[in-house]
Amino acid sequence: MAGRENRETFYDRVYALVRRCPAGCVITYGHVAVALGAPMASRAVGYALHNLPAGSDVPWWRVINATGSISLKGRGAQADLQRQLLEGEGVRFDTNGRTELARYRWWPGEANGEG
DNA sequence: TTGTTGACTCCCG
DNA sequence: CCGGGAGCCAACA
Repeated sequence: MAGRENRETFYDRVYALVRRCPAGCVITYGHVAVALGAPMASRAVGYALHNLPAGSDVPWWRVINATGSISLKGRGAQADLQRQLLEGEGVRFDTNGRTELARYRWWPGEANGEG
């Protein structure tokens, strides 16, 4: 069975990783890219979430930029939605609209039984 | 096949 | 701390 169709696109990889992100935790585009083996593909990560279809079980709102802020600022209600969702998970935001990355930052290795 | 775009990130002033 | 510029990757037309 030569499955040449098994080649998953970068998108699926991002979704799969973000999906592993537990509630109350967040991850930056850069970390997602690194986890996928492309520390410099942070842009592609954002692009993947941009194409994220509706109805997906992917917690895209747990993905934020390296500054710990929401990049969707000015994109639409999505930014406000993400913040509400995160707050609903227990994530707190600073007066500047930033979160404590060192506190909520999540890593896929943690779910591997390394902690 | 090439060219453009994007929910990014780092460096400099 | 804030603003501007450059570089990387992947998907789409």
